[in-house]
Amino acid sequence: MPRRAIDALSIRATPFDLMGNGEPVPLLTSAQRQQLVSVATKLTVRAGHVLYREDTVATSIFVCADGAVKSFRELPSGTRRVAMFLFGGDIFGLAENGRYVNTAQAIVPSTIYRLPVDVLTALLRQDPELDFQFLCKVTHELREAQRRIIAMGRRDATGRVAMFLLMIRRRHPSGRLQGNAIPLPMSRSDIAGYLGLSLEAVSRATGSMVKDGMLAFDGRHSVRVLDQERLDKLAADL
Amino acid sequence: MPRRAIDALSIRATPFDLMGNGEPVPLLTSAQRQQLVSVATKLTVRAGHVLYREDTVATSIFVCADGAVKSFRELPSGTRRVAMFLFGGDIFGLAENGRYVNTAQAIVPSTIYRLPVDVLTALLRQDPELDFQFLCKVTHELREAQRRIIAMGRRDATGRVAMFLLMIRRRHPSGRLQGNAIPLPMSRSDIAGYLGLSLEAVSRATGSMVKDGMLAFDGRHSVRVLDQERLDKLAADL
DNA sequence: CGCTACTTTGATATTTTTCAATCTTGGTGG
DNA sequence: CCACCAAGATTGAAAAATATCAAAGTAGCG
Repeated sequence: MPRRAIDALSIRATPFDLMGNGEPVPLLTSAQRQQLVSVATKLTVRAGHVLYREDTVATSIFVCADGAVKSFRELPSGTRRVAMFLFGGDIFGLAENGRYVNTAQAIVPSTIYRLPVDVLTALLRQDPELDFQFLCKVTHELREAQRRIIAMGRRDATGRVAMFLLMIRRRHPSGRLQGNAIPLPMSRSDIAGYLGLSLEAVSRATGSMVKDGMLAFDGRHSVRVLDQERLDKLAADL
Repeated sequence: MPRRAIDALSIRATPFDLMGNGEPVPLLTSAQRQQLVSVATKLTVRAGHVLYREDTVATSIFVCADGAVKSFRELPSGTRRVAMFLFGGDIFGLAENGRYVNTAQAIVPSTIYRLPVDVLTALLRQDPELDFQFLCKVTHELREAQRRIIAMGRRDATGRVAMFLLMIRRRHPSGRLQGNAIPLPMSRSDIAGYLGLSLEAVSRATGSMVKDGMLAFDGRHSVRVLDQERLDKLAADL
């Protein structure tokens, strides 16, 4: 069977009722994808490219086809909090009151589809099936966010990092992962901003997990899981 | 004009594009409400009633019409993490892989509508407008969850409590609030579970805010805001 | 009016943050 | 091709904050 291009416009999520393995699956039919592509602009951006800034008027909704994007907010104190990391099949740029809530920036070279928000909403209002797919996707994101909230409740850095790793891996199709390696395109500082920890705490946490034989790094942007069972237990609770 | 009954089935959220004040508004038309009511079961439950348990098969989706519900998860360590508090106009019970993710329990006497999930999804798939309203609501919840994630990143207890108070107030129609009092139907322990703090830390945080003249309690389940400006600043960042 | 559950308060211990310095890595230019 | 530079990452020591354990105080409810 032909492998789909990795930069195609697709949306992935775990449906409400799927009896599968719980892994996110592509939601759109090929007809729906074509419909979206026909009204979308395909962007090829380099690392560091800012797609939109917080509090600016929201004119587009974005779909990440390939690469990685961070959605973050600059706090008055100057610290950065990362709201989400986005990968292939993820939607971002959902506005509130007509403005973006966060800033979105590519962290590696990425392929992004930009959809005018008014065109998309018109499409959604007249195509219940497409609308339902979007509902599935947003619901999926909401559940992920709640999972993360639960995880953020814990105080221990290693536990938070463990759950972060599993969360990143869950967002990637298992078929595309190399063995048990988890890609970490973002910086330690981004991870810290995502987990609500200092970057030193993140470093110490990963360091101790490596020393314990749970993880091994292949450079700074890829981790191999050596002891899956222990990592799962650590992420589950403490 | 006739005031709508407080136990009517309604869904409230901030739309994508509204140029309003940012406060959530009822989304459904009266025809849509009637349609939902016709397939819903109205439940009148007492405090402590469990609506569903985590990991059980999800057959219904719920809408809170009046009262207050907590959605939580029991962790292996025995601690409870609160995923959400739900009030009038809120949806809950969105399943993943056909099962509930959390446990839902009423914290005060409440009026809840129960909708069979298969009937609702069928309705959504054939009615794009209704579907779009649900998309708005879930998107609203996602943004709230992200806001909370940002807030959970901070380490100081008073800041977390401040943002919790504002978050609770935001969920209530401003018209129904008595002056600047915020209702807190949940226990301190629930708040702690929501914020990822020990209940002692919550108690100390509220205590210090009272001593500073920022808040005043009318009993344990209602706070008045005495210094709005300072509370906002505390909640915004530190 | 008294019980029970919840809440507040107190003292110690654990953890992370912070501030600072050192070390790596990836990229650049000689 | 190698050395250097700069940004990011790691490691170290001290300080701040919350967690934890324990006890006393309140409030609501029968």
